[in-house]
Amino acid sequence: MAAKTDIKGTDETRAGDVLHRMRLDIISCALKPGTRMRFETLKELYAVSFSTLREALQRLVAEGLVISEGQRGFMVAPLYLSDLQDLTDVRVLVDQECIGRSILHGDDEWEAQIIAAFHRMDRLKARLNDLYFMSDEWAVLHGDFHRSLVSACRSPTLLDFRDKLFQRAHRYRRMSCQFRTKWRPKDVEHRTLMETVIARDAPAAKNLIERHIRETTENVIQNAGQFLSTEPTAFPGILKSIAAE
Amino acid sequence: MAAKTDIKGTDETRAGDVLHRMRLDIISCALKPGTRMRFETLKELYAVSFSTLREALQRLVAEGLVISEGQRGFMVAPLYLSDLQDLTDVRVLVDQECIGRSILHGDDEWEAQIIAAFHRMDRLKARLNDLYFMSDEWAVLHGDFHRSLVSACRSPTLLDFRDKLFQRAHRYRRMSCQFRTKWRPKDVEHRTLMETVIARDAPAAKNLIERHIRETTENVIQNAGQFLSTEPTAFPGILKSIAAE
DNA sequence: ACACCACTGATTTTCGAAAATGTGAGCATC
DNA sequence: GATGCTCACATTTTCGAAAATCAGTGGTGT
Repeated sequence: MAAKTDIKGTDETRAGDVLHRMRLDIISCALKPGTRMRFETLKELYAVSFSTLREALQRLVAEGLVISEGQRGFMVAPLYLSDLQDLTDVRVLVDQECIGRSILHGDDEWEAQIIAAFHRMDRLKARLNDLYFMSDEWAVLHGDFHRSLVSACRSPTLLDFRDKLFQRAHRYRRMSCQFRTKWRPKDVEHRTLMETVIARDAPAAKNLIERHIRETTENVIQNAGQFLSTEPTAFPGILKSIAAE
Repeated sequence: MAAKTDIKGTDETRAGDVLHRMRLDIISCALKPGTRMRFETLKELYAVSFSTLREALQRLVAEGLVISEGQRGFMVAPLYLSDLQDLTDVRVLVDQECIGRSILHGDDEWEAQIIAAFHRMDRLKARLNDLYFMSDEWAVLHGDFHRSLVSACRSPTLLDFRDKLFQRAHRYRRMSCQFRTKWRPKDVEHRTLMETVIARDAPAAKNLIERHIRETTENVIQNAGQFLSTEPTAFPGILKSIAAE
């Protein structure tokens, strides 16, 4: 039945709830990349027991948001330049494929969902103007819009993978906001993307999504590239250096 | 750091060990697809406690080998025809990409690993002749060979995803062995694949791997297609029908 | 001075009992 | 006869204490 990972994580169990909250904290960088996650701390932060925490953490490891080592516990996955580049390439591959298939299979309802998602995103942006991209609410609607584009691709496996990649990438975008100097206007890109997809022009849409993804990554690197770790990540080594700051 | 899922699962903790054993049991179909996994049963089967089991199960869910629903527990992921087809398409996409990149980046050591892996697989096949494909040992060496082909692709994210797909696909291959009527000789295909990859002929290699994957799937469908479920899988519904058999 | 070992405190991992939840049977009602 | 309700049982989920493991410290021998 393919990957039933349920990216929402809200499976009405307590661990699912903690997973959900923890994930938001990680992708919003409220839990800083590279920080050690001690159980005592987390326990009072989320008000649940060891086992429940452990369960949520395990699932986050599978999503690539947390890493764990042997008997040494967990830490928020650090942000690496090399990881961002890897992520970018894979996202281009996967999103292109998903968009191609969606254009092939999508029906009227699919188009309607895209237009609706764009409208919601566009209106919110107008309301929040200028610092809209810092808002968590906008992050959700932006994510929804991009997902609507690929939602008709008819591959649960690919879609599930795509969602995880998108989430991981979001942490880098979020981090770069803080150091932002300039930000290119993405609303035009989004509109063009929508129009091209609905016009069923697959090659053009694939080009657009590639440019969209790669340019965003370049922006991130320009804004925050110097703050990204450069990979010398032995697990115990980093713990001290991070705890120190 | 990317996806650090550690497909071996042996992170020297007890849960890691259980994960490892359980995964083998699922892949080898010792735990039958679609069966409900009750804690009492698993507890004495693997001789660990609730929490430890739970932890291993969560990780298996992330790998797509187990599915879980709300407060209803876990079950071995069923095998669906539609899932197999989805899996096949995605594997073609991902393996082609990985092979292309490996051919681009691979060095002498990479070639050596491929040749060594092929040799190990080939010799074992000769020793086991005729029913080699039922052997668990061969499954390992066959997996190692395919992985060696793509191992130089320089994308942890893609490789990790590929490994999970390969594993999920293995369950279908394993199941079809039991109902096997005929089996095409794959050793020639493997040799050609190896030679083409080492000759750095990317387009040809991509064609070969696609044919290899798709033909294997067709074989599986011919042998065992009628035994695959056809997707009407509400969670509580299937429980009774399976428990009954 | 340097390497090695044992010990201590901090932290993670595991356990099994207790709480929460789902499932199905039996009964009342329409 | 079918539908909805309540209760008892089976099963999962959560909890916090106990065991296992790791990291750092001090002492000993060379």
